[in-house]
Amino acid sequence: MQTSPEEGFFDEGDLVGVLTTQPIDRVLDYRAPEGGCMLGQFVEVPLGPRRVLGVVWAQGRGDYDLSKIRPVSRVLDAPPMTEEMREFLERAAAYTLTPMPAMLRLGTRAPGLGDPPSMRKVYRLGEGAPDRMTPAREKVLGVLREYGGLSFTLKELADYADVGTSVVKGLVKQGAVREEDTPRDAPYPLLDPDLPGKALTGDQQAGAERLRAGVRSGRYGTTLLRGVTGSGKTEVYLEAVAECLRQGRQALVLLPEIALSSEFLDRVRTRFGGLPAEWHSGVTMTERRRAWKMVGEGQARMVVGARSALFLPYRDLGLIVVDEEHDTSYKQEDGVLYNARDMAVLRASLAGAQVVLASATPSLESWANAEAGKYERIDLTDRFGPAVMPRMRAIDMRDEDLPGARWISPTLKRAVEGRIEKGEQALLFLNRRGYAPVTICRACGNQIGCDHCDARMVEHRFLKRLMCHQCGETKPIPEACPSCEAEGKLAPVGPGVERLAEEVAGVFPDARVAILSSDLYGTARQLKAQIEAIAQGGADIIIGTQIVAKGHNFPLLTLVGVIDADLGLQGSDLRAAERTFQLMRQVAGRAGRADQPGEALLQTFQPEHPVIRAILGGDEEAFWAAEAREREAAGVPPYGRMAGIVLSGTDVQEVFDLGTRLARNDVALRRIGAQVFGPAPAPIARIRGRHRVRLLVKADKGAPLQAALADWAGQVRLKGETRMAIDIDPQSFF
DNA sequence: AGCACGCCGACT
DNA sequence: GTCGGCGTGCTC
Repeated sequence: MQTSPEEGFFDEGDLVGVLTTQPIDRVLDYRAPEGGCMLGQFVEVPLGPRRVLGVVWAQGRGDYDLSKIRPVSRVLDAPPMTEEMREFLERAAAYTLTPMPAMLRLGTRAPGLGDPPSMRKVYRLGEGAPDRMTPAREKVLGVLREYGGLSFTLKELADYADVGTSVVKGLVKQGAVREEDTPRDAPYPLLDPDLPGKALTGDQQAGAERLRAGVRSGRYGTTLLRGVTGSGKTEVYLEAVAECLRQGRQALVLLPEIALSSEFLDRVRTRFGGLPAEWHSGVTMTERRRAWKMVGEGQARMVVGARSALFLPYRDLGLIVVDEEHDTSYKQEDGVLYNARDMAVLRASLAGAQVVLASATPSLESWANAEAGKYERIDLTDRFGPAVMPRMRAIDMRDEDLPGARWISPTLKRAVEGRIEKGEQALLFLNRRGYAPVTICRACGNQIGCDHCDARMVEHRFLKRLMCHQCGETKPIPEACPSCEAEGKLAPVGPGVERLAEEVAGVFPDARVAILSSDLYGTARQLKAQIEAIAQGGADIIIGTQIVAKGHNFPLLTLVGVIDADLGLQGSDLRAAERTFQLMRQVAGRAGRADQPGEALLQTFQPEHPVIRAILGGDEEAFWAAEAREREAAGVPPYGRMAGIVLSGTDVQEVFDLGTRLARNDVALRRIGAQVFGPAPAPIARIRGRHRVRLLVKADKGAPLQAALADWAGQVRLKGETRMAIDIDPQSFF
């Protein structure tokens, strides 16, 4: 048996180790097929009665009954997985304690992987002339003459010309239209990095040059790019993308909120003269297959996507931009638990790529890494043009005369009126969807909760239903209290955006009001259209949840009123302060982008709270430094390591007992000086009928946490439908 | 993940 | 007797 592992080629009959996407956490031995196979190649292998997808992962180990070893069924027609990608998946699996097959599934989420390149028919103008001209035929030929460079499928062409497909086929028969076979997956347009970009100011120019130099180095490095809204962060990092394209390497831009990427795509097209590949949940199967394939062939040079775009099969990744790097949606919370920001740094370090973490309000982790010198840091201070950060002021709600079930203070009301009179826009920000967060019975005090979760149902008057924001379950609003059966005693408590809209309609009867909430629009397209209409002056008052905080421009907006700045400060979550700070800063940053000076008013019952004072004072460095000191003293991330363990099952007692058993048998953890806390009910103790119990493990920064956790968790055998999820670096820790 | 094997309770 | 519940183990 001759193998040449140094070349990664296996001759027919050689033993190869194949990693499959089946949940068998082991590399299985197979025989290389006829014609041999390469390390990294995608293959189909027999497993029991089935054939499953796998990747040639290593040389065979030969420790399995040789007579049972079967040959690889076939080698798929796709470029082999690079060594960098394999290394990335292994390191990511080790870090997040994820079994390798689950990790591989993340990297093979492409429909029709390995299918032979399929062809499709496209239609162009032909040489011949039709025997007889008809209006329908004229329309088809007109479309082809006008858009001659494009290739239409049969249906597209017929639809465009507004005729039936038979008309096109008739023209084909006569040679007036030519039918051609082309590969189904067309390459992406070439992007031109040398088109003139937006003119950059001195600050931006210097930042862009530093990022370009990083990309030119061809080595790994991470830069925290800090800049307030409107400071030109995007323009600056697009220059890094441009340099990456010039180097002939691939660039990835990760975005948190895909609803907003259409605006981003427009900017990419303006800068590079073409659209990048897109990768997110809204992308169709066809487009997904095309993107995966083109990325793997190195033909897609720029990818814009959500966190899972990190697992595409890049040939030569030179740059990863993580925009809004502090955004919590980068943390995958179900299935494989990973933080895309951290995994981006890992992948870049293996690929010899640069990372740009862009944010107006960085996560404390990134801030601390920059402080420690692990990351470079670039600060953009000027906003574009004459606009400046808004003036920020607290409205002390203790001094405001406000009746119950009203949330717009007289001070805020006067401010809004002043803006409307001048033809400007005001935004009222309330981070609560629906009508009222709580429905309470005035007879017995019962709060209506979800039947499957330990969460209260939120009234959505728009939908005329109660909804659980945990599991999405809805039910009609009952007439009588489900607990004491008193009729007509159920009352909404607290405000949601829908209820705020009701109040606004009463307080400002003549104003045009728009609500922006993620649940009021069916599609991202509708939402985008609505945002666009508002931005152009289609409303005087905008009522919005946190989707307005995420980077859209409202040039006429000059006043932001934060209805409840205290929301989010309560609770014992250590990150609450950080999140509130980020959110308030982002929302305030919506005001005054054009040449109008902006103003932000924060309604609060605790204006002396350190976080509120930090927001008002605008001294971000002081805020980060204070937060850092507190975290350091508590020994929590980023100054210590943590892991959350969530046990779940249908039987509360069983789940709790398992938690207690784990907590008691903590030898493996004590060996590395780690402590275990709990079990305690998880933040939401019941979801979809499953009871959840949580343990927290805390260790010193340098401790080998994963290895200890694996030993520790490995001592219990899960039976039945009990589940255990280990979350390294959990988002919330208390 | 599937799928077979196998060991107990309830039925024609 | 044997049908079928789903706990356990195996797949190169």
